[in-house]
Order: sequence, then C-alpha cells, then structure tokens
Amino acid sequence: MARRQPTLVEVAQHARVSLATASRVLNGSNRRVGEELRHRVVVAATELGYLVNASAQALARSASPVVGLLVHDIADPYFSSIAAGVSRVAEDRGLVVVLGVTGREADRELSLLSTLRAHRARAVVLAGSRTTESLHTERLSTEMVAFMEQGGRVACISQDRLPVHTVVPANQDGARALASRLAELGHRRFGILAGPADLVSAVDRTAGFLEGLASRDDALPEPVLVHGAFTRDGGYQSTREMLARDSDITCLFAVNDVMATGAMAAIRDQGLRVPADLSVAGFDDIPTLRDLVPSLSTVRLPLEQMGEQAARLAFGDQPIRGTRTVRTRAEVVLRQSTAPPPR
Amino acid sequence: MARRQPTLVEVAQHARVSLATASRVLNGSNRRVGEELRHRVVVAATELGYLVNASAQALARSASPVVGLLVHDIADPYFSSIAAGVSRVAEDRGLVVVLGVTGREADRELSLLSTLRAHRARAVVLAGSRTTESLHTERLSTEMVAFMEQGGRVACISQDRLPVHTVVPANQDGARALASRLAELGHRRFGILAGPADLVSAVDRTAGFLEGLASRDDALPEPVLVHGAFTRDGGYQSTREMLARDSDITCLFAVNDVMATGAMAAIRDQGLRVPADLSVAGFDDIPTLRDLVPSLSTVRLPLEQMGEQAARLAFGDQPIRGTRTVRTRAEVVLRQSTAPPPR
DNA sequence: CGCAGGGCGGAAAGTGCTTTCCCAACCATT
DNA sequence: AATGGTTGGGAAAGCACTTTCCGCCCTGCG
Repeated sequence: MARRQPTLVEVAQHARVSLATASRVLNGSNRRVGEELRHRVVVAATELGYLVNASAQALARSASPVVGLLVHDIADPYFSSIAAGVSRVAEDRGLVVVLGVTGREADRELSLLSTLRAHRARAVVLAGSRTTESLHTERLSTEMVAFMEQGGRVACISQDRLPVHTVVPANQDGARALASRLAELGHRRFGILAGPADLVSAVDRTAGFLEGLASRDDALPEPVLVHGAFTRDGGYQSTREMLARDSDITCLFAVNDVMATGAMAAIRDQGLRVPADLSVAGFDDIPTLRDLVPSLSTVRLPLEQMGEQAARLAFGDQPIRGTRTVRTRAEVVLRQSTAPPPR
Repeated sequence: MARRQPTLVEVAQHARVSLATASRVLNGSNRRVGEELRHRVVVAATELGYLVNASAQALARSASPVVGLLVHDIADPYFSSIAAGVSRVAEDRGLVVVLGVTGREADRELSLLSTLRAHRARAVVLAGSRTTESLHTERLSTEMVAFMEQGGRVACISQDRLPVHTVVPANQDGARALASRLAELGHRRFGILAGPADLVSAVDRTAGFLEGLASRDDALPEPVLVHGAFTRDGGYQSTREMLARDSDITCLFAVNDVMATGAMAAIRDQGLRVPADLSVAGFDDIPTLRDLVPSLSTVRLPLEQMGEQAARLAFGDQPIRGTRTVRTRAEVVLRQSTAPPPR
C-alpha cells in the first residue's frame, strides 16, 4: 500500500545527471543548468512522479514554509473571518498555514506555540486577545521571545501588551463613538454586557463605552455592568440577569455581536421588543450576522483586512524594525436595533 | 537575531551521553534508559532550552505529524464549524493541522493537495463537495490516489463520487423530508434556489426536494428553479430573479442556510413578509444563523460532528479497510420562517 | 598563442534526528 | 563455574535534500 516515493537520487540516476544538477533543476537555485540536462531531469521527474520531500528540504535549507495561525475558536465567525484574511496572504506567498485552536486555554496556546517552534515556523499570527492574567502573559511572552530569537516573526491581532507587531482594532475609540451616538439618540440609562472581566478587548470596549458616556456634558446615571461569557449564550444569560436586576435601562451595549445576538434573543423571550422597548448594539459587525432582524447596530471592524494586515506584518518580505502597531479604524454603524428610547 | 537552536548532539555532549541515549530520553522510544542518564539528559535539555527539530524528526522517522484540512472558504460558517470538529480530533491526537483554503478553485485544490503530499501528510480531510465537472474530478482523483499510495489517508465530507472514506450528510433524504413537511403545511407552488448547477450537494438537495414533492399523491405544479451562487448574495440575487419571474410561489427552498438568509433579505426588500406572504426554508442549520428573525426553518446537519467523524475516518489509529461511507442524519427543523400559505 | 575568466557539471559535506546493530555488564539458572 | 538471557549504552548508517567547492571546458582578449 504505502509505496515509497521516488527520491531525488533516483531521478538523478534516471536522468544520468548528478544529484546536484537534479536538485538545481527541480527545486530551484540561483545557478542555471544547461538546456539538455535540464530537459532530461524534468522528463525523468515526470516519469517517476517525483515530488520533493518537504521535510528534507526544510532540514537542508534550514527554513520551513510553515506559518502558524492561532485562534481561540475557529467556529466563531470573528476568528474565521480573520483566518480567511491570513490564509489568503499566506497562500499568495506560498506559505503553509498551520491552524491551532486554543479553546482559550493558556496551556494549549503555549503548547501550540511550542509545536510551531519545533517546526521552525517562519511566523505566527495570534488572533484574539488574551486575558489580563499576568502569569500567563509572562509565560506566553517567554515562549514568544524564544520563537523570535530563533528567527520567527510574530504578529498579534488585538492588543495584548506584548512586545510584538500588533493589529489593534480601535476598541476603545469605537466604543466611545458608539456611546456618543447612542446618547445622542436620547438614551440615558445603559446596560453593558461586558463579557469576561479579564479579557483585554472586552475590558477596552467597556472602558471606551464608559468614557464616551462620561465625556458628555450632562451627567448620565451610572451604567449597569454585567459580566459573562464572550459568546452568544453568555450574552443571553447576561441579558436575563440584567433585565432581572434593573428594568429602567433603555439601551444595551454588548461588547461583541455574538453576545448582542444572545441579548436580542433574551429580550424577545422576555416579551420585549427591539428597539421599541430596548435598543441593542454590538461590536465587530460580523458579516454572517448582518441579516439579523432588526439589523444590529454595531461598530464595524474590517476583520478579513485585519487578518491580512497581521499576516503581512508577520510574513512580510523584509522584517520590520521595532514593533509596529497598526490601528484599524472602527466605524459606528447604526441600524435598526437602536432607536430613540421609548416615551 | 536568529540564534541557532541547540541540537540534540549538543544536549548529548552536555549530558555526557551518546546521541542515541539523548534521543531515546527526549523524543520517545520503546527502549528504556537508566534513571541516572535519563536525568542527566533531561537536565541538559532544559538548561540548553532544547526543542526538537520537527523536520529532522519527520525525515528520520519518515513520518510526519501533519494532516491537512481543505475547505472552500473558511469564513463560511459551514466550513468553520466543520473545521472546529476536525481540529479538535487532530489536536487530541497530537497532529498538526494544515489549513488550505481552495476558494472553490480546482487548481488551488490540486496544488494544496500536492503541497500536503510533499509534506508527507498523514491524512487529509476534504470538506465541501466539488463540482460534477468530470475533468477536475479525474485530476483530483489521480492526485488523491497518489496521496494514498504514499500511505496518506483521505476522508471527504459531502458526497463526491470519489473512492475514499466519506461522511455524507443526508442531503437527498433531508430535502425530501423537508419537502413533505412543507407540502403538508399546504404549500403547492414552490420555488427552489438551487445554487450552482454543477455542485454535487446543491444538486442532491434539489433532487431530494423534487422527489419529496413528486412522491405525493396529489400532483403539484412544477417548482420554479433558479440557479445561482452558493452564497448569501447568490441567494439574494436568485430570489429577486425568482420573484420577478413568478409571483404565485408560496414557499421558497434555498439549498443552504446562507442562501436562505439572502432570500429573506430580498423578500423583505420587496416589501413582502416571511412567512406571512412567503415561507422560506434553508438547509444546514448553521449555528450562527439560529437567531435570525423569523427563525429559519431548515434541515439540521451536525456540522462539528461531521468534522469529527471525517477526522476519525482519516486520522483513526487503525486504517479502515475498503472505503467507508458514514451517513449523517439530517433532521427537519421547522421554525418561524415557514407557515401555511396565505389565503 | 597564452591566459584569465565565466559557465556549468559533479563530488561531497553538511542538515538534525532515528534506529539498527553490536557489545558489555549483570542476573539467574543448571 | 559455565551458560543463557536480559538490560542498557553507544557507534554508525541511514533519511532526502541543499550548497559549497572544485575543476573542466570554452570563449575572448592582448
């Protein structure tokens, strides 16, 4: 069953040339090979069905075409959009993408990074912010430094207080702008589905939103914060909790669209209407969620582009000096899920 | 910057043992090593920060931990759900997942497969059905046979008339069951957003739906078919076309949920209501789309599980004799987007 | 006509690991 | 005490490539 693949030696013998010549013809080199021999080699390779052994090549060249992409959850549309961007850039450059799914577990993240390091991966893109938990950040930092010392390049998506190239969405600014726009609509009492208390982007978005409210001339009442999982169900739960706790709220801000989706479901299940009884806004502008009804007001992040940018930072032809931070614009998109408050 | 990684020889020297012993301690072997030496090696490795070179290991063992996952579009929730399943199984087994995005291009698919072959990948999962175009199927078949002859294992998701293990969703049965249920609701004139005319699963679902209608005692009028892209926008376009062409339709079946989403948008944009004026049903039951309003009637496919099953077929510990076909159940889920026809 | 230099082919030395094979040492039998 | 079997360490032969270095031949120039 498992037939041996022909090797380069065999091709060379078949073509009656040296190993060196065969290598130069088939796998590229800056040295030219005469027409006659070149042709013989190509023919021999085709006849034998030769295909280079990538491991051997990587070893001999001491350079591998592998790059890594680490995401928390590939089924989450946020990450899969980013993955699409990263993968496009990688494939354009003939790189091989290794996908790692961390499940938001610090240990898995470290072990995946170490696997990538064992493969002498060229670069790695880490998507999704990590928690503020410092022990982990430190271990991650160590592992990343090791990776970079071995010549690997790293880019992160989402701020991480890590010493690497980063593509940061304007979490804070976006949330601030959103807050202003919602306040302009007339809302005064806000609820915030703040997500996990230790997740950097959730924290930033919450902070930005609070800032946006605080920066107004009129003093608004303190918003109600509920923490919960960064998922659809987390949004659902948090919303139930929020509604049980305080019913004066007229506008709910969920720190991401997926949570906002859960929120809308929870609100409906309570017999309330969006936006008539309660406005809802999210963050991210996930493409798949653009057809919700009522359509979700949110802050648009160019997810695929962010993936591409991170990829270029990490895979770019010439290494970038220092650590670059690319900030992506975040644009408020008000749709049907937000309206002036009732009454 | 790019510091050389310590090699196993260096570790062995540092621990004053032979290369063989170091290898046995650090990278596993069925031979035991005495406590004393074992300890010396471990200490030396930690001190030097040794990390095995995966390429060298793969070369020496002539076995690589790499498996491939080929999808058409990773941003599509259908594929990202499958990817989550595949990736979970792979990581459980310590395999490294290489993600390839084909963009539905035959050539990319072949070249990705060949890259995987060059890496001597253990196995590959091909997700998403290909077109019925025979030339490509043939070339793909050749490449896959080559892959299998070199000891690689293959599993497909979605029927492909290819000689490999396959996880097939009950496209035809599911669509047939859906058709019956919709007809029972009282619908008589159906429109079908049939997707690309040459895409196997689209064709199967359309065929199943037609069968379901034809199998009834009462003779229903011929459904209206519109072909178009397998995407949200494809669904939107096709629906506009359909509505322009025939306005007697009371129920629209889109061959996947993403198209159904576009359909609902198009219907709304025409000033019609779902399901009051027109019922809509999809296929797949994409998790992210479960919160649409009105909630979408569809046929549920256990996507993550399908990914896991395919992965087990492909990565399973003992090779499977013959080619196994696992059929997954497809369950009709009627929600709010379908109702008895108006009048 | 002599010689420098460019072009091109090949021998061979890596690249970092696994694994076979050999051997020494040690234990338990007869 | 001789024998046989087991255990664990090491030397060295792969694994499939790349690339350096050497040398040949041919060309062109003085």
